[in-house]
Order: sequence, then C-alpha cells, then structure tokens
Amino acid sequence: MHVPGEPRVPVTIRDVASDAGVSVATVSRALSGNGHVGPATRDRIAEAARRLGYQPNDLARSLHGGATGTIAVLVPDITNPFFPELVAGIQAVANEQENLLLLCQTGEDPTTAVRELRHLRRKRVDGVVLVGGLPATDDLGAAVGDLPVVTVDRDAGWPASWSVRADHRGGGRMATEHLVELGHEQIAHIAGPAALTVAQERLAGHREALQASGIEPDESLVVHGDFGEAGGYDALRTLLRRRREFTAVFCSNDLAAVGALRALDEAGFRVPDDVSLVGFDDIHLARYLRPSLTTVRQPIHELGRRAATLLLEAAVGSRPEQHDVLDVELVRRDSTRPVRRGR
Amino acid sequence: MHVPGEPRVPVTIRDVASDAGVSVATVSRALSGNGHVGPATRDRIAEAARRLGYQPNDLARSLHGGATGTIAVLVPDITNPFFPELVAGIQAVANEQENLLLLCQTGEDPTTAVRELRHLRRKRVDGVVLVGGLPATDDLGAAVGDLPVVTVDRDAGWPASWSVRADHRGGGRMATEHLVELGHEQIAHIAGPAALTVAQERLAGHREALQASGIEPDESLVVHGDFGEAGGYDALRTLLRRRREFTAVFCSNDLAAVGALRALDEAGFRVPDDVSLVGFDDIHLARYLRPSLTTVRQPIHELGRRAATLLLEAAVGSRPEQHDVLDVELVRRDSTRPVRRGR
DNA sequence: CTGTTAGCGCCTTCAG
DNA sequence: CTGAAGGCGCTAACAG
Repeated sequence: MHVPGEPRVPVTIRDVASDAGVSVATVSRALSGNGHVGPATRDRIAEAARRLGYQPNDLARSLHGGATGTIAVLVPDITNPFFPELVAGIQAVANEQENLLLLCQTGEDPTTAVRELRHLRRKRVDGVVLVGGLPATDDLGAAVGDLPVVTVDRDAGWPASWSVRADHRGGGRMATEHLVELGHEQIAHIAGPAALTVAQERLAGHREALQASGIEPDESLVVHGDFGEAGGYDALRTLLRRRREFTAVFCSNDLAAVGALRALDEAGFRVPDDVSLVGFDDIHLARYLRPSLTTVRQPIHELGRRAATLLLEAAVGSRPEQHDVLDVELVRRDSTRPVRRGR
Repeated sequence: MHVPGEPRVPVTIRDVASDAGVSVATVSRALSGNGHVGPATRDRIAEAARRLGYQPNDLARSLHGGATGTIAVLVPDITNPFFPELVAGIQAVANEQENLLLLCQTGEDPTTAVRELRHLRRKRVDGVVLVGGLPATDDLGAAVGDLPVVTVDRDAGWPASWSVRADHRGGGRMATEHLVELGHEQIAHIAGPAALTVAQERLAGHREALQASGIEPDESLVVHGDFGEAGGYDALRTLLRRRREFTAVFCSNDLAAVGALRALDEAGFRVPDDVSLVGFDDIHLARYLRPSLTTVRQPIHELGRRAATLLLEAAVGSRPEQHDVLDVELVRRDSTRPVRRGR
C-alpha cells in the first residue's frame, strides 16, 4: 500500500523546485518564509510540496548553523514519579515552542552524565536541562562546555548558567515545624542519599526547626534512604531496630514515605494514630495514599516549565544568568495528628 | 573561565586536519574507524582532536544519508507510572546501542500523534516506538510513512510493521479466574477507557472467565475509568451508588486500583476482608500498597526492551515484520482472599 | 596508506 | 521578485 503524499523515496527541495518550475532558492524562501516570493509562485510551490509529500530535512537546515530545535533533559531515574512530572512540565514548554525533547537517564552517575553530555553536543542540541542533586564537578562543567544548561535542584558551578530549584531547606523546616506544632518532640527523619544536596538541605531544614523549638537533634533518629520505596521501607526498619522512641517521621520524599508507611504497618504501628508521617514533593500519588499524605508540595510541573523556558531563552542568547528559587508549601492531609501523650 | 578542551568556537574536522598536518579524509577515517590509517598518523590525529576539543558534528554525518542514531517514543502520558517503566526499558536498549531517545507525549490524541510524527520525520529519526491503546487510523499510517515503527499495546494497521504487546485478554481472564477460585461470584470490573483496545481486551478476558465459570456477566458491575487514580476512585463510587452487591473488584490497571482502594476505604469497606481487589500491570508501587496488591504482572521493562530491539533492527532493514505477544502472570499478594460467605 | 574531489539538502549572499 | 553559486561539516568514491 502506497499512502499518497508520504513518499517512500525521500523527496528533496530540488524535486519540489523542478515540479513547480522554479529554482531551489525560491522554494527555500517560499517554504521557510524568509524572503519575498510572489503569491502565485508561492501557491504553486506549496501545492507541489503538498502533492509530492515534501518534508524538509531538518538536519540540512540545522547544519547551516541554526538551531536544531531539540533540547535534552538528564534525569537520574525516570521511574521515580517525581521526574515524569517534571519532564511533563519541560515537555509542555518545549512543544509549545516546536522543540523536541531528548530524554537521558544518568542514575545520578557523573560518568554517565558526562558521556551523555558529549553525545548531546555531537548532536548539536540547543540546550540541556540537568536534573539531580549531585554537586557540580569540573568534569561535568567541561563536558557541558558552551552548551546552554539549566540545572534543576542542582548546584550550577560553571560560569554562565541558569538554575531553578525549590526551597528545600525551607520545606524541611516547614515539615518539622508542623510536627512540632502538633506536639511531637521525638521526630525521626528518613533522609535522602547523603551525597545529594537536596537531601542535605531538607535535613538541614529539619534540624533548624528542631533547634528553633529547643529540641535537641538526635542523630540516631536520622537514617539515610535512597529516595525510593525500598529505601524508605528499609530506613524505617532500621529506625525500629534502634529502639528509640519516636512519634513522628519526616520523610525526605513521598516515595520513601510509601515505603515507611508499609514498614510501619507491618510493625503494627498505625498512621497517624501511633505515628505521624510527613512526606516531601506532593507527587500525584500522595493524596491517594491511605491515610492521604501530609507533605511539602513542590511546584513540580512549574519547575519543569520554568527550566524549559529559561533554557529556550538562554539558547538564543536573550537571557542573562539567573537563579530561581520556587516556594514550597505544606499540604496538611491525614497522615499527621497531634501527638498522643503518655502512652 | 575557559575550560581547556571545550572550545567556545566550534572546531571542525578541517581544524584537526590542518593541526595534524593531514587531509580531512584521513581525519574522518581515523576518527570514524572506517578505512585504514597508519598508527603514527592515527595517534597524531587523535592527539590533535583531543587537544582542540573536537566534537564531530553528527548533523553533517547523518546528512550524508546514514542513520541519525536517534529514535523516538510516543507515549500517551509519561505521568502514568506504567510508561516510565516502559520508557526505561526502551532507553536501556537505545543506550546500549549508542542511540538517543526522543520523548513525545500524545495524550492518546491522534491529531497530536500525527503532528509529532511529522516533526520526527523532518528530524530524520531512525524509528519510532508508538505506545498506546488507540486503534491505528489511516491518518496515522500516512504520517508514519516509511518510518520504521514498532507499536506497543496497539494495533498496527499499516503494511510493514512490528508490534509487541502483552496478553491483555489472557491477563483479564487470569485476574477474574483467581477471584472465582476464591469463591467470588459478584465481581465488579473497573475498566479502562472504552476506546482503548487494551481496556477492551482485559474486559473481554474478564467476561470470558465469568462465563467459563457459569457466572452471568452483569453489565451494571462494569464501570469505565480513565486508567488514573481519579478514574478508579470515581468508578468505584459509581459502583457503590448503584447499590449492587459485589465482593470483589478487578481493576483494569494498578493506578485505578489505588483510587478504588481509597474509595473503598472511605466508604468503610476493608480490603481484603470486605472486598478483594485485583489490579493489572504490577507497577513498582503495587507491592508497597497496603494491602499489597494482587495483580496481573506485565513484563513492562521487557516490553520496552523488546520494542527497542525490534525497532533498531528494523531500522537497518535486518528484520522482517513481526508481532510479539508477551505472557503475563498473576501475582498473588494481600488484596485478595476467599469470599466471606453469608454476611 | 593518504589526498582530492564530489556531493548529502538546505540556506544565503550576490547578481540579474 | 527570482536564479546561480558557494558553503555548512562530513563521508565516500576515486586516484595516487
């Protein structure tokens, strides 16, 4: 079956030109909109292009030196629900501006990131959104080179750069303040990987809130997870094994809270009756957990939109270096309640 | 700050050639590996390339007619956890073969898909993985043209094509058979969108199992959702409003089960004591729900791997048309139990 | 083994 | 307003 208008043999601008009885230059002008072309010829060319099923070759177009209309996003792990929501935001902006989006996964591994970055440069992408909590290294900066980069939740570290991030420290503070206000004093924290700055900042916020309330931070109530369900589950079991009392847990992200919830359940603790639980991120799932999860909401989609917007402007050189911090907000749901005294 | 080896001004093969004192052809051969080059010159060229921070321009390379080393995947909604797991599988294979992956979202909208496809063809991607449950249309076939396409969970419908899918009908049957074996006779079904073939097939399997057991399918126990948490939640409330007895619910996907679980909870039903619940997909989350979710496991990651493998082979013309169906498997967890008689 | 020479498909001066 | 010609960066014959 040959579908009309979708040729099996690539048709070039030359075919259109000869079909319309004009030169390639005229076709180029007519189709790209640059330069003036008589209305009559213009129509004739459009018609010929349509009939032949001509599709301009963007490779040749970009080769000339222009933009490629393609940006890339590097995320640690697309399987973590936080990232798809972020990517969706980036994608939305990219599409609005007729850009395509390349997806790369780094697993938070600097070596992989460097390799991907090199590949992307060879492909001449217009820019990259770099997501992840690892601090910037020289290697990374070198691999980036002159590529416009917007980082999300990550320290920049190289000269010209743009970044957008949420207020992780403030969020950590809010989560713990909320628990303190409910009367909790023994508050455990399931942190993220110690190497990630976002995890460090949320932890720092947690400690600040504790100290501000005159509660001495207890190191044995802090366990590091991996930002995944399994990590949260294991972390909570570690906590249990330590046999230190706690009436609330602040999880560094919602996914860890899912695992913690399960571990608490298996151990016979009920949320929020026996222990209160707070998450971070407010992924879609949070409101559907039982109990629904009190959490610190990041404007995930907006983070993505903002990053992509900055990037696309940076790529055309119309935007000086800029570092945005977006506010977070506590969402009170059913996983937290006032502490039950004297048990 | 100028990072050595990462030039601000694009360095071309010509720069390397003159720096190494050879012709561009030799540099091309030395760097791409095709054709023989003397070891001495080879080293000299490699050294020059490294020092100058030369990055081959893949646009020019591909313009010559070769592959672009880029494939694309079109998914309905990256925010649904099923798709990231699938995309991860595709990505894994793509990366192994030094390919980049373009991510597009269609929202199951044919018009959007057609637009994206056209864009992808202009970019000369080597192939496309088309994911989604909508039946193929002529429009889509036309937009695909001569682009190698592997469909996942979707009817092909155009001439040369490859597809991979899970056994949805068989899975639907397994889910319901499991419930029947547990003694359930009033089994509700929260289906997916009626327009999607995967939803239709799971529903068909459900009915088959019912009939095979001599249970008359009851249309009022079937509600269509949207494959999201909200859809599952609403669907279950609809079911409740109908005031028909049921002791078990088979949800067409895990995400809907999350919503159903919550709605049941709010209505005072306990899972699995009052009603048993079965999902479909076995996304990561399923095992972390409380109770953990009995579900029909699709080999999601493998579906992705298979699709990408087929595509990459199809793209180089080394693989004839092929349609794979992967097996699914029932995973028994804690959300199902024998029916409680005489309540 | 290496250099020279054509293009790949398109855009963009520069003339006409 | 339109055509002819050069070149983007690279690869692939074809000669030496």
